[in-house]
Amino acid sequence: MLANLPTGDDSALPAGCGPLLPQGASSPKTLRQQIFEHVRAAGRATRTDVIRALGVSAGSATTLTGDLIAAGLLREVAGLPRETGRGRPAVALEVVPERHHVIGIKLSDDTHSAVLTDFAGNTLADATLHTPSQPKSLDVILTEVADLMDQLMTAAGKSAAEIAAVGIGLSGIVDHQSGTVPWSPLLATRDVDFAAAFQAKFGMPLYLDNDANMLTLAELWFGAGRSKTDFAVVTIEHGVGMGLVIDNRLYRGARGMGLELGHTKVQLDGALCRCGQRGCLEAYLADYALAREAATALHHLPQEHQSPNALLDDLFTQAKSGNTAAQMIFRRAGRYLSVGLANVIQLFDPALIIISGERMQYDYLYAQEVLEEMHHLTLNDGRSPCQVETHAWGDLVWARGATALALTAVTDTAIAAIS
Amino acid sequence: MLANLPTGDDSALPAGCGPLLPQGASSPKTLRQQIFEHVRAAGRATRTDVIRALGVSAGSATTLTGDLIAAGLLREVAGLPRETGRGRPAVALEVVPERHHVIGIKLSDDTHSAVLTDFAGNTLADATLHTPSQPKSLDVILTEVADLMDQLMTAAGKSAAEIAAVGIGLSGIVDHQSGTVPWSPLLATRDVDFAAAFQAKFGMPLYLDNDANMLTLAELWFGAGRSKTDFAVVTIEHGVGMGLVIDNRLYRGARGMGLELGHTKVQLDGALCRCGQRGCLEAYLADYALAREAATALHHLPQEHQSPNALLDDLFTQAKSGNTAAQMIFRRAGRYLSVGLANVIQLFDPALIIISGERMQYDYLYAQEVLEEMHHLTLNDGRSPCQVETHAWGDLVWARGATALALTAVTDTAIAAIS
DNA sequence: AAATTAAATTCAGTTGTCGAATTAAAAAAC
DNA sequence: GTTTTTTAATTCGACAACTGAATTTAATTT
Repeated sequence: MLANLPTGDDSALPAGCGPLLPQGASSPKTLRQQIFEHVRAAGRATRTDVIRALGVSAGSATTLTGDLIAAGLLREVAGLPRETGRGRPAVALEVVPERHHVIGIKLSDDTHSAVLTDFAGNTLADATLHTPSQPKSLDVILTEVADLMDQLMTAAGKSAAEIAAVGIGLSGIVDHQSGTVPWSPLLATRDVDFAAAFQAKFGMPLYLDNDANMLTLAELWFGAGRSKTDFAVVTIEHGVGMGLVIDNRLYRGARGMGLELGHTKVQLDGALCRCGQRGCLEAYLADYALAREAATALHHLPQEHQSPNALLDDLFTQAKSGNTAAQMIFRRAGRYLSVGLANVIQLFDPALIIISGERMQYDYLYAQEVLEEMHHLTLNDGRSPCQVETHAWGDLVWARGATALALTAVTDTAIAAIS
Repeated sequence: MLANLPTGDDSALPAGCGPLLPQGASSPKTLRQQIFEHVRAAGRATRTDVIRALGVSAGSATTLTGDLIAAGLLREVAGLPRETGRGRPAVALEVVPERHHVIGIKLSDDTHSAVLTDFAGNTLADATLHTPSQPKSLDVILTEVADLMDQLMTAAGKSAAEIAAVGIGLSGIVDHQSGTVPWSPLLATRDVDFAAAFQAKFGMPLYLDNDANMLTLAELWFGAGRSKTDFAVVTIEHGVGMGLVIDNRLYRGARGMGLELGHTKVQLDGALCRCGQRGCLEAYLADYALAREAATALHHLPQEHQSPNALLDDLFTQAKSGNTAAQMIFRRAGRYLSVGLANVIQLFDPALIIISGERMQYDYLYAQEVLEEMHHLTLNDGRSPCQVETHAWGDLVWARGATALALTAVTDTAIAAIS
C-alpha cells in the first residue's frame, strides 16, 4: 500500500508554515450560554427573539431554554401586554435574578466603594468606606473589604453563603489570571497573592483586575460600550489609564497586564513623571501634574501645602474667573490629552472612545476644542471619525464593573454545570 | 401553570446587562482544520503527534486524517527512519504540496515582487518587475500584475487554472474585507474596487491587504512570529507602518483598516509630516525625513536634486566617517524610533516586537543604544522586558506574506468542502 | 516463537444541533 | 359561533462531530 508513496529519506523534512502555537481560549461559547446571555442582555426576550437574534433553530431554542429554565437560571414571564395582534402570544423569558448574587468592590486610596447585585445585574445595595490614604498591609485591606461586604449583605439581607463570587478592582499592576498584585499604591508590599488570601478568609472565589479594566467592563456591561464590540476607555484620575475591548472581550495585553496609556511618551525629555521618566502623557494630565503647576501659577509656597484637590479647585476657579496663567495650564493639559487620544485612535482604530474620570468637572480638559484638536491630529482618509463620549459617572460605576467580572465567572460555571 | 409566575405588567422591563452585539467571527475551527494546520505547521507529523498536540482522541485522529487524505490534502510519507525503537512504527503525514497553488504579490512604487507557492508554502518561483514610480490607473496596475503572474506561471510550469487564489499587498489605505482601496500612493484614483476588477480580469479570487499587514503575516507564517501568539511588527521604509497579531490572528482595527504607527504624535507642533500634520513619528524616521535633513547637513542646494536614496547613502557614509552633523541626524531619528517602540510596548504589551524594513542598513537606527533607550522608556514592573528582533529580509518576504493570505482562504474552502 | 510495546483502527455511544411536521393559542373572517 | 389565518412553541427523526474502550497492526525484545 505504501509502495508508491513518496519516500521520506531522500526528501528533506518540509519546513512547514503557519503559526506553531495553538490559538488561545478560542472559547466557542455553547449555544446555551449564548441564549442565556442574550436574554440577560435584552432584559427580557421571547424564544422567537432568541431564534432571530442568534440564528438558531426553533427546536434548539425550545430545548435549550428548557434546560436553562429547569436549571433555574431563566423563567417565563406571564401576563405581558401584547403588541402584535395575531397569532399565539409569545412568552417572554428573563433571568431569575435571585438565583445568584455577586459583590463588586473598587479599592481606592481614600474611599472604597462596593455594590451587591443579583444575577440579572440589578444593584441591591451599595456601600462606601473612607480610609486613611496610605499603603496598607494585605490584612488591613482584607479587613476593610470584610467591612464593606458586611455592610452590603446587611443592607440587602443576604448571607455570605448567598454570594457566589466577588470582583475587586484596584489601581496598580494586577495580574488578573493569577489573582496576584505585583505592585499597587494601596499595598505596602509587592507580589501580594491577593486572591488566595481572600479565598482563605472568605471562602468564596475572587476575581481581580486593575481599575481601568473594571471601568472598561462597566462600560461594556452597563454603559455606552454595550452597543459596540470594539472600543477604548480612557480615564484621568490620579493617573491616566485605559482599557480596550476587542470583539466584546477585554484585551489585557499579551502578558496579561494593563495597557499603560499614561506612560506613553508624548514629548522627548518632557515633563517629569512620578514613574521617574520624562515626557509621559501622565506627567501633563494627572492631578499631581496639574497641582504642581497650580502651585507655581497661584504663587503658593511649597510649605503651605494645601491638599492637592483643594489646589486644583482653586486653579479651576481662577481659570474660570480669567486668570490667564491658570487657563494656560488647563489649555496645555488639554492639548496633550488630544495627542494621547489621537495616538490611541491611530493605533487601535476603535469605533468609540469613552473618556471617564473624576476630573470630568474641569471642563477645560473636555472642551469641544480638545476633541476638535484630536480629530485634526488623526488621519481620516476614508474612515468616519472616531466617536467620542465623555461620562461623568459616579464612583459606584467602578464597583459595578467589578461585578461584571464576577458575574461572568458565575454565569460560566452555572451554565457549564447543566446536563 | 403560569399562575404563580411573576407577572410582567406591574414590574418594569429589566434593563439587562452585558454586551448587546454578538461576538464577531469567533471561528470555532473544526478539528479537521486544526489537524491539517498542525501538520502543515510542523511540516510533517504522525497521527500520534497530532493527538498529543491537539488533545484529540485517537479515534478522531484516524477518522479526520482519513478524510483529509481522501480529499487529497494530506498524504502518508513512507520509509522514514525510526528513532523510537519499539512498537508499531508511526506513519508521518504531510501536506500534498501540489494540491493547490497560490500567488502572492507586493506592489510597490518602483519594484513589484511576486512569488508562487504550493499548498505547503514552498516557493516554486519568484519574479520582480521594475516600473515607473508614479501613480497609475487600475488598468495599468492590473497589466503589471498580469505580467508578474505570467512570469511566475511560466517559471513554475503552471497554468492559470492551477492557481487557486492570489494575495496582493500594497501600501496605502486598504479595506481587506471589501477588497477596495480607498487611497494608495500607487493608484491615481481613489476608492478603487480592486478585487472586483481583478476577479473580472483573471477569474480567480483575490485577497487584498496593506503592506504592513502582509509583512506581519509573513512573520506569523514563515518567520519569528511563528512561535508567538501575540507580537507586533514595525517597518520603516517610505513610511512607518505596523502590524499586530493577537492570538495568532492579524488585528486590523475595528474599522478593518491598518494601524497607523507612523502618524502617532511624538512631539506637539513637531516636524512636518507628508500627511500635513506636525509631530508624526514618520516625520522623524521615514526616508524623506532623513533626506531633507541630509540636504541641509551635507550643504546640498535644493536644485541639485540627487535621488533620495543616494542622498541617504551619502549621509550614512559621512556619519560613518565622523561627520558630526550627519551622526546627529541618525541619532535623533534613533531616539524617536525608541519613543515609538516604547509607546507600542506600553499600549499593546506584546511579547515580541519585530523591526523590519529596507532602512535596516542604516545601523545607527537599530543600534543597541536605541533598544536600550526603548527599554528605559517603558515601565517594567514585574514583567519581563519585551523581546525585540530586527529582520533584514529581502523584498520577497512581503510577497510571501501575501501568499499566506491566499493560502488561508484556499485552506478554509478546501477543508469546508469535505463531507 | 512469545512477550512487549506503541500506533492506528473499529465501533458503540454521547452531545449538540438542525429542520420538517406538528401542536398551541390567539385574532380575524365568514 | 365556527372556521380560517397567523404566529409561537414543541416534538421528533436525522446527522455531524467527537470521545473512549476494545481491538488490531507492526514493529522490537526476550
